[in-house]
Formats: sequence, structure tokens, C-alpha cells
Amino acid sequence: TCDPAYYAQQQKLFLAFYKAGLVYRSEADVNWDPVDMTVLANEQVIDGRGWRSGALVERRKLSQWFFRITAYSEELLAALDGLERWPEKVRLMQKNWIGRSEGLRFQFTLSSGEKLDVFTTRPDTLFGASFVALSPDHPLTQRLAKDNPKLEAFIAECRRTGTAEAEMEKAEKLGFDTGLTAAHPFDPAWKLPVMVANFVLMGYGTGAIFGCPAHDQRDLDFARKYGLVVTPVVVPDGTDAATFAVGKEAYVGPGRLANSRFLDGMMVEAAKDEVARRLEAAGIGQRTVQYRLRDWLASRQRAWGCPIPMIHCGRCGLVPVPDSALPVRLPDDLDFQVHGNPLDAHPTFAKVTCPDCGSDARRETDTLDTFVDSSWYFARFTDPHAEEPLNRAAADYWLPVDQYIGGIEHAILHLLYSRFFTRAMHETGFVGLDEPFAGLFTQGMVTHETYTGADGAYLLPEQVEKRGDKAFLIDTDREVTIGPSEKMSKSKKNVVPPMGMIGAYGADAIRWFMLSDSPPERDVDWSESGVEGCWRFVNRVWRLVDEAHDLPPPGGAITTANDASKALRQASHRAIAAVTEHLSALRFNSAVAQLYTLANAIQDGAAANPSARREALEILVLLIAPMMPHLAESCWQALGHDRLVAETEWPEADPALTKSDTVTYAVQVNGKLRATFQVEKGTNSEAVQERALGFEPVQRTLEGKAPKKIIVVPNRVVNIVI
RNA sequence: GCCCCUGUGGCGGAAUUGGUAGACGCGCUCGACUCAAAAUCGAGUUCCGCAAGGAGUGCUGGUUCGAUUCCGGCCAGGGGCACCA
Repeated sequence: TCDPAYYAQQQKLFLAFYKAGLVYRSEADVNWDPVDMTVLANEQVIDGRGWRSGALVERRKLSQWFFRITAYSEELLAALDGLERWPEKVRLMQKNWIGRSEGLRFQFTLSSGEKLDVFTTRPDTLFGASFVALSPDHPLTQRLAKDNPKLEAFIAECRRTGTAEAEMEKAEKLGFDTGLTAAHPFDPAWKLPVMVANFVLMGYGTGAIFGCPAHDQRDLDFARKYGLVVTPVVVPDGTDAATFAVGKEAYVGPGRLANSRFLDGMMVEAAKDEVARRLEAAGIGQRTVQYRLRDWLASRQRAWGCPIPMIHCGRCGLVPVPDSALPVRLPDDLDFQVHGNPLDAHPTFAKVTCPDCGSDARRETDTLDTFVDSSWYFARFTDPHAEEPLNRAAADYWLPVDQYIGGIEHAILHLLYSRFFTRAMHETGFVGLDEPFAGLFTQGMVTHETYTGADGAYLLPEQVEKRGDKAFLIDTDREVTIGPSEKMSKSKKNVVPPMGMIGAYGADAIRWFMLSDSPPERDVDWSESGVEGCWRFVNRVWRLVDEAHDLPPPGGAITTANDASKALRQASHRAIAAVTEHLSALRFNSAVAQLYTLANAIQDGAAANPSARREALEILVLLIAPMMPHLAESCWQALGHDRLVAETEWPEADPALTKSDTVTYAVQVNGKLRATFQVEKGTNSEAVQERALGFEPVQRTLEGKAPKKIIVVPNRVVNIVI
């Protein structure tokens, strides 16, 4: 973000996108963060608040820079299905965020003679229409407001109820009758009132709708408030259309059309088609697809970040900074005490001459959202010193990223932006692929309780002593309030510095501890219980190695003269297979469990041959190494090796040793376990049945009755049904 | 409101495609060693029961010889979206 060598390349990329029409500047209603004094993208507004500052976001009309991510709405959606190694959850979140819906766009003719476009996903309900509604931000509304102070006041009122809070659910429907009417497209004599309604959004569809109260809850609330007609036109199957009525709840389910002239009797889907067909034929309708996704607002009124390499010229308009003048560097002498963007206040930064006409011009002072920097670094890093933004050969060789790891909080920010950027870089010829990350793993967060003192200020866990369910300040012994467990953060002080634990137990024991219990995709509530067990294990591994005095030198043949040796070898090789698999799947906790099992087997395997015990110890050490490297190296040396574990091959499991020639059968009677027995693998089912029936608890349960049926699942279970 | 995920001992959590629920660790109990303690080692530890046995994976139905796993309904916790027409 701050390295000119990096943002210089980003500026080139930006200009390439600009030339390809993937970047544009436009005036729009934007999210303004009054604390950070900058605009934010839709993705960065969480529950009406800025993702960074937490401040309530305001709406402002400003000229800003956008990336045309919506050009890829369909592709970004469709390609999600191909991301097989992504969590379903993330794919779903992106799918919902893109929000595709199919519908019909069509035209009303207004009493003023003007045409008005609306979008609907329910063309079948057109005969249930009782009003047409415009967004307060619709151009027509704006125009009407110019000669109508009451409408202007109404618009202002709509703005006040802000888009900010999640209170919108409760927010009352507000309407204003413009006095205009709209002719029904199938019956010009049928006039619908044209209202301005606060719940119609300018940013979706056309910013205008037709209202069908019987089958849309918002329309119904609105109609009830303003006394508009409610005509049901879809009746659930098995209900009489003459008696079907809509009360407080709109009917949104399936059914047959009624009160709808030529549509009567049709099912919803057929009626949608019929209306679309007729309006298309009449030349006033078009089937379309709408997306919820908006273009990415990427300019920020901040001093840090990549300067946008553009110049505003009074004569030539927007002019890109020429290659020869790149990079546009951030000044080193900014004054951060000023109100607003320090780049605006800088005495010379903005002063330039137009590269085209040479007249005085103004440099763009907005910088790029730092999410831009993170949207392509993975590609840049395939050749970080390349002269151009990307070395195509290196990028094509390394990408896509095989395994990406990040927090779930990036599900629709970074991960969507990066997918867009990769497509844009593909289109502009920088890379040859569309999807940046072949595999994605979303790790969980580490959480901890929060503590607050009498003054409401947060306290560090280390300042607090817990006794039972209560917590006390160590210094004064005063009780403190225990808050919920939340993601560790500096602002809430619910952090545990690792150095104390590392000092007490060593870095390896702490690594082991962190990997040992919870699967990494899950949130973990931090607790130190169990850390001593890990420390014990470190000591135990060392003792096993250190106390083995009778081992042959490394690299010798392995003999298995007795059963104990064979059993130990099997345990070792099964551990290799299991740990290797668990580590590849990032199931560290399960890998740890397998290693405990191997250590137990070594401890119990004192009767095995020294060569088999050497093999087992070496395998244990090699398998532990990724998680406890220091311990592993010390043990490896103690076992007489000259090279480091880090220079040694990962062990391979011998298939002959991981397989077993015996299996354990469970004997059930009516699905309840009665006995188990071991038998050679592949023993025929008659023999297995006979053996199963011979067990005393089985006979007792049978009480002399003959079994109705005996099910033998090879190498697993015998179920006797009586 | 809509969509999604999760629910297993005292605790963290294991259980290929439906096939011995509770691996492994923590904690706890008992024992060995010790003058004693720590460390270490051994045994036990889902619940009820002396035992035989019975119950048991949020609750409740179902499918199946057999369900933590599949299906329906409900409850609880968490997450996403949220006036998107």
C-alpha cells in the first residue's frame, strides 16, 4: 500500500483498466463515513456503519471513481459453481451478494405523455396493480420537485429516515401522490396513481415499480396506509377465487391466476411468460436480469493509499497521467492536522499542467481503496520486481493460488474484489485466467471474554483474576464485569500476549497447543487449560528419544523378530499415512491425536526390536517436525543424524504395513452390540455367522428363538434379527 | 422477515460411502514410587446400576436389519442479507 514500487505498477494497471472501460468516474449517492472522512463501498458498510470506524454512514451525492465490477455480474456468479475447493458458505454469501433475479422491464405511459420504465419479477400480477411508485431519487421525482415545494419537503423527509440503520424494517411506508396517472399497459383506460414512495430504491432496477398489494408485503403495507385497492390475482390451489381475500399478509405462494382477464386460470409461471410475451410483442417490454451487485466505489479521501493517476483539465476533461510521469508519488511532507484529505491541503501536489494541452490543471487527490492493493498482490508476487505490473509468463506459471487461507470476514470483500480483478487483468491481457484462488480455507477467529472496570474501561485479561464465575482486579481486588467472548482486539483489550506462555513452556509446546484441539475453521475461545499437557508431551517425546540407549546406528536394516516389533512397525506406518492425510486436509487437531497415539505405541512397545524402535522414534520425530521444529531437530540429532530434519524427506508409509490381515467384527442382535471378535480378513460369511452365533450374550438374547435374518456386512458387522 | 451453518461426556473435540458412539487431549478418581511433595508410571472415567443389564449424539416423528450420519416438524446458539420490486 505504501511502497511506491508497488503502487506505481498499480497505477499502470488502473490506467489499463480505464482505457478498457473498466474504470469510470461518476456522480452517485455514496456512503460517507463521517469519522474517517471518506466514502466507502457498499461491501464496506456493515449494518449501516463503516467497517473500519464503526461510525453511522451518511448518504452523500459525490463524484467518485468506480470499478465496473457489474460488467462481470453473471460471470462472477456462474463461476462460483466451479470453485469446488471453496467453502460452500463463502460461495453462497457471494451468490446472495450478487443477487441475480430474472424479470421484466416494461413501460408505462403517464398522463403527462412521458414514458416510465419499471422492473418486476412478477409480471403475472399486473392485473393486481393498484399504483405506480417512484423512488424519491428518481429523475422524474427530482424534476417534479422543482415546482412542488411539498414534494421537495417529502423527499427531504425520506432522506432523514436514512438508509443507515437496520430500523428500516420498522420504518413506516411513506408516500406522496404526484397527481400524475399511469395507463395500464393492457388497458389504456385503466389509470393508476403515480406515487413517490420511500421504500423504492433508485439503485435497483429502474427506480420505479408498479405496486401489487395482494402479493407483495411492502406494497400491501403501503396500500393499507393510503387506502389503495387490494385485488388478489393469484389464488392458492384448492381455494375459491370468489372468497379468497388478503388481510394483513400478502400472498406470495404459488397458485392460479384470477381477476386477470386473459390470464385467468393460468399457473404463475405460465402467466409470467404470457405477460412478458405480449409486452415484448407490443414493443414496450423486455425480459431482463437484474443484479443486486453495484459497481465498486474505489476512491477514498485519504492521504495513504495509491494516488489515482488522473488529471482534471478544464479544457480536456479527464486526462490520464502519461506513462513517462508515473508513478504519481505521495508527498513526504503532508500535514495531517488539517480537516479532510491532507492531499487536498498540500501546497503543490494537486498543481499540474495538462499533459494534453499544457494549461493549468488539477491532479486527482483521491487515493485508491486499499482493497485495490490486495486485489492483485498474489499475481504481482509471482515476479515482484517485474518492470510491468505483471510478468505474464510467471503469472501464468504460478497462478491460480493452490491454497488460499483467510478469515471469513473477507467472504465478500477481498475475495470478490480479487475475482473481479483477475477477470479485469485477463481482459486487459495481464494474465490468462479468471479465478485467482483454486482452493480456499477460511480459518476461525480466536476469541476471549472481555473485562470492564467500574469506569467502563476495558481491562486486559492479565490484570484480572478469575474465581469461579466472577472476576476481580488483581491490584485492588474489586470485582470487574465479565463481558461476552469476542474476537481478540486491541480496542477491547481481550488479548493474551503469547510471550508469557512461550517463556514458561517454550515456543514448540505453544505451537502444539494451538494446533492440538480445535479444527482451524472453527472459532476458539482462548483458554490455557491443556497447555500443561502439551508441555508434558514435549518432555515425553524427548525422554523417549533420550532414554533409548540400545538403538542401532541410523540407516540399518529393520528386523521384526517378534510380534511386538511387527505391531510397532504397523503403528508407525499407519501414523505416517494418517498424519500425512490429516495435514494435507489442514486437520491439525486430528494429526496431533495420531501422534499421541504413536507416542503411546512406542511407550508400550519396549519389547520390540531396537531397529523397529529406532524406526518408530524417527517417524515420530519426522512427523512432529512441522508442528514442533525445534524439538524435532534436537531429537533428530540425539538419534545420531548429521543432517537436519528440515533437509530430510517426509517419510512414506509402507502399504504392506498399514494394511491389516485381521478385522474386528461387531456382533449385533437387532442392532444392539452383544460381542466383538477378530478374524482373518476375507473369512467367508458362513464362518463369520457361525462364530457370531456362538457368543454367550448373543445366545442369551436369542432366548432359544431362531433368527429371522442374519445380515453380514463384510469385515464390519454381523446383525442378527429376531 | 428471508437464506445458511451448528448442536456429541465435566471440558476441547474424534467417528471413510448409514455399520462397535465418545479416538486423542484436558480435568477428575484410585493406586505405585517417595519420609513427604513435585515429576513420572499404572488403572479407571458418558449416565443409571453392586452386577446382569438398560438409556444415550438438542427435542420429536419417520425411513432402515442397523441412524451422530438420510428425511419431516420443532427448539436453541451463531453467521449472512435486509424495503432488491
